[in-house]
Amino acid sequence: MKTNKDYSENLKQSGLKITKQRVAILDILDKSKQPIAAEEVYENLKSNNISINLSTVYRTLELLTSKNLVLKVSIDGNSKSLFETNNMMHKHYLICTECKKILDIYYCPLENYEKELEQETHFKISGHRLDIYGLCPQCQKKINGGKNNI
Amino acid sequence: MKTNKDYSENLKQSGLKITKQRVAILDILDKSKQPIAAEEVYENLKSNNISINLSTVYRTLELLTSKNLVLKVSIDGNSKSLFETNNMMHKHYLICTECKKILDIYYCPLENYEKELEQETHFKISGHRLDIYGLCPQCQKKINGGKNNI
DNA sequence: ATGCAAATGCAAATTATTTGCATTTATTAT
DNA sequence: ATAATAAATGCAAATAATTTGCATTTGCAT
Ligand SMILES: [Mn+2]
Ligand SMILES: [Mn+2]
Ligand SMILES: [Zn+2]
Ligand SMILES: [Zn+2]
Repeated sequence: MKTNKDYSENLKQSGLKITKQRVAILDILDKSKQPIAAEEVYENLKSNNISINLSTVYRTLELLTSKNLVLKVSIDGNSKSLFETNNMMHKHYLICTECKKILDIYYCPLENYEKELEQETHFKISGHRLDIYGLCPQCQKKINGGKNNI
Repeated sequence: MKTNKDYSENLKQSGLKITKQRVAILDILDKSKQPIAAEEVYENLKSNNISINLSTVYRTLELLTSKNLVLKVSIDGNSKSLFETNNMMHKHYLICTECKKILDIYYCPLENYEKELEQETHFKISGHRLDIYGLCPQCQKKINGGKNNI
């Protein structure tokens, strides 16, 4: 039912061998709606009866990140690095401080600002990281039982 | 020549005991132009012949962070947490990818954007983190020996 | 000065991640 | 298809940063 063709293609284009572990990892990441930790990838694979070693997961994620097939994300307050498929789009994260849900935001309000900053500071700016924190609608409701606003 | 009065006052106001270790740590952080790692604080103290244990440094930095006297900063690509005096101002960091120098930026280009985002996403936004990466003027020179621009 | 909670030192534990090395596997050439 | 070989994997052990338990010391209120 499933074609892992895409993953194999990506691997091949990066000059990497196609192994069931790598394809499986790319598959897990692609299925996940959120960036996930190495250990989650590992547990996920085990649940799917795919035998793999945790160090292989780490090595593979690191490798795929170096080939830009995967993005490594570190979120404040989370001691583990998270990983997600790299869809090659510049983005920011909107993170619910309560349920830790992470939303992707593809609009960037900083393009002009970066130019201004280059002129002011004489830095040659190469990129930025923007994480926005807040409460998602669901967690807002849960917290103030539906009524008591500020 | 130096009065550690200020630090003692801060500690007292936070309901913490005034110990020579705490005062010394606050002193080191205040003298540093950059956020520094726990171990750097520790080494710095040793150089100043102040006897302290590394776990005390960690415990103290964590405690001072919880009391908002200190800010804990984690920069992408740096495995250690960094700490700096909290001057109670909202800010962003401009980081040189070459020499790792960190500059504080006190202007925030995101205030209006946050409001827009609240309306679009129905999140209740509480804050954000913005790190900007680039090459500082000095590192630009070092890298393209003074001449060969793009 | 005394008492006691809080702070410190020290060693051991923990967590996330990495590494060395023997074995297996994917790919290339026959 | 087979063999050769470089790369990938598994496993156990190592590492790095940080944390914790517990005995001892210290700051501060009385
Ligand atoms: Mn952006
Ligand atoms: Mn801001
Ligand atoms: Zn939420
Ligand atoms: Zn620099």
